[in-house]
Amino acid sequence: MKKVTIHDVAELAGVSIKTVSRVVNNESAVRENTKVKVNEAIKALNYKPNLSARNLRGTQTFIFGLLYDNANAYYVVDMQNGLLSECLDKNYELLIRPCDSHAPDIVKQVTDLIHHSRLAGLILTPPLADNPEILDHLKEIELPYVRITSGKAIPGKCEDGIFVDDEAASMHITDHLISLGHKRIAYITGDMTHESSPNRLNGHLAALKKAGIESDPALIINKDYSFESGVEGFKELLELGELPTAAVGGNDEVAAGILYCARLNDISVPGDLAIAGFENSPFSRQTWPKLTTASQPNTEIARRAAQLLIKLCRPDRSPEHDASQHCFIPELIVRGSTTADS
Amino acid sequence: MKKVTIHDVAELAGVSIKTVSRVVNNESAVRENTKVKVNEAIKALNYKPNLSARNLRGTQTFIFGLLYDNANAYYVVDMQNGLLSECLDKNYELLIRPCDSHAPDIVKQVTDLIHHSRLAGLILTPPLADNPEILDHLKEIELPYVRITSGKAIPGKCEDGIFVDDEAASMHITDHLISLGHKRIAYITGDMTHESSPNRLNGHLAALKKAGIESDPALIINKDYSFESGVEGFKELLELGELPTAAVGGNDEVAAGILYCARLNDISVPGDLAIAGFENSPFSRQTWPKLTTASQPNTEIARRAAQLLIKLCRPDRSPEHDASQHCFIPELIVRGSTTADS
DNA sequence: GCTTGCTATGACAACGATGTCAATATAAAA
DNA sequence: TTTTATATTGACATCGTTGTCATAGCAAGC
Repeated sequence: MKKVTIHDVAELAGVSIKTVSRVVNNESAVRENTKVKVNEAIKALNYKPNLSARNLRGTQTFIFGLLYDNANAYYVVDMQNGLLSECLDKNYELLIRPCDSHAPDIVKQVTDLIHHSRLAGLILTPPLADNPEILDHLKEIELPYVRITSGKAIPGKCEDGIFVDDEAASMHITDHLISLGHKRIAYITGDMTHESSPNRLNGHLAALKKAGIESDPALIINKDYSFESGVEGFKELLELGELPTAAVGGNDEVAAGILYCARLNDISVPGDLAIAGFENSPFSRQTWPKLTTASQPNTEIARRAAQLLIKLCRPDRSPEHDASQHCFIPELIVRGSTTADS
Repeated sequence: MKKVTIHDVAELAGVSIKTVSRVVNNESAVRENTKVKVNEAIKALNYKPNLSARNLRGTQTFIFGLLYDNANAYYVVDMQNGLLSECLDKNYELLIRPCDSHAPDIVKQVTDLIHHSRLAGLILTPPLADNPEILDHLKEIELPYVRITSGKAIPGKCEDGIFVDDEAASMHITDHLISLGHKRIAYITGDMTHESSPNRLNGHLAALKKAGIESDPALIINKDYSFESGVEGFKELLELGELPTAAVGGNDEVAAGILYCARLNDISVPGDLAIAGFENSPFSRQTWPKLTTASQPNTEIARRAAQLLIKLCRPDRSPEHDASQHCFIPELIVRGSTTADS
């Protein structure tokens, strides 16, 4: 079980270490013939390049950073898994870095991370993916990065990234409620400083408009994506007098808060009140009734992000991937919180 | 913003790079005087040793691996955070590695990870922390590791690790139910192949015994820590005829399953049935009613684990930490699923 | 004052890869 | 066939650190 180095591969293949290096890095100017020989040797020895040596010597490192907000525990693990599966495959290392997006020195934290860890590229998740200061800094130092964020891929617009079309998905949710006959539909938003919140709200409003339902401003409550804000938000709705027949939460936690508050007030769900969430968090299947929601394939999203970042880092060397933008539309999942028979 | 290397520090301090290296690594045989000079230079330049170079050259690397099962998403992030805070501080790198504990080739996966990533040490979480094959292998290759697992620290027993005393915590939960007057208390276990399950069950049984309540085998249902198993388990209880007045789930997901099934059958909670869980998962605060549970400080637990591992890896060089074993007792958290007034 | 035996320090090689640049093989052109 | 251009390949330095070993400094013992 000795360490296998590039020298061992070179010897077995009968070439120099530099040639092995070329094959490993998918550089041009290697005869097909020798490439095969080298690849056979690599396989035979189960050779994996030493990351430390690569990072030390190369102009580029093989380290990606993943930046995420501490609070987003639910989907972070899924994203980590997606990134890891791609990174392991392509011999990149993944450095995870939780941080507090509200910290006043957040930009400095990011700067230090990049500098000290010699990152090759960065993957940003919301809300950090939408922080203009961070983005400006990354552009300035020309560090490749991929944003995973809420929005639409805009063909021709020269910004790479992975987009989640919250607006479309949110529209589907409200469409669903409308199709069930609901007309007075409340909406409790997430943190409006996160891109996703206005997008989701807009999708809701668009669906109402499409159906010719006038939206009532009193039914739109601005909150912050937390369970507690769902509880509070619905309490405010209760004080309105006339209750809505349906309520949508900006995410599942808000929806769970609404559900909690409804139960507390003996309002039957979905009988007197239909409730929908967003994100398909694990617990959305564990409430009673289970929450109707929209599901995004976080692992797949992250895998794409990694592929894109690899492409950005080594345009010449990496195999071709599809586009430089990719857009996912979360899928409506209908459960018992909106229809009794689910 | 140029890279600061050991050479810069050496120059500023007026010593050789080797002496700087000695100071950085807390080696002996450096005059107090020079140590101060070097440390000042390090501070002045904000020097951080290059991890790649260290890992490449040294006999030891500065890479820790964290092994966890894919399924344990809830507390993994907390543990990651605790480990990271310690690792960043001590200039270690943390490699995360989700895996499937049921994979037939799990031992080979671990072997390959250690070998290819040149790990300095490994942190194991349940259920991998209790896999004898993995542990044997680690002992054989003499790789330092720390287990975070369910059990008691046994003074004098020469095994290092971080222990969570599930038995004691589980006893507290059942004590709590008994103090509320419950006598027929059902218990739906987690996966009995995980250390934590028998420990938690034993705590429950011990509490019953202490209170002089005979335990009814029909009220103990073997399940697997999932929401669905909670639903199924309670369904089985329903078929018994006479219902228990309280039910404990092996973890919060099982408890949520019980709660779900109770609602489905119009059983009021906590009126007709008190329910308790375990682990203080985020969603245990988001059900209705909120779940009584037991909370373990996962971030702190992980931080301890990292400290311990550092100590194991560099016995001569690291500063002294407390003990080589540490035991945490999860704390009872009483909520509405057991007492109406919470 | 001169060994002796330690402590403190530094010179240098080495870890395993990639970048640079020169050398060789091969194909194309004359 | 010879020359020229181009495609392949390899020798060697190098990244920033630590391990090895040699050397310098200094107190104690004769």
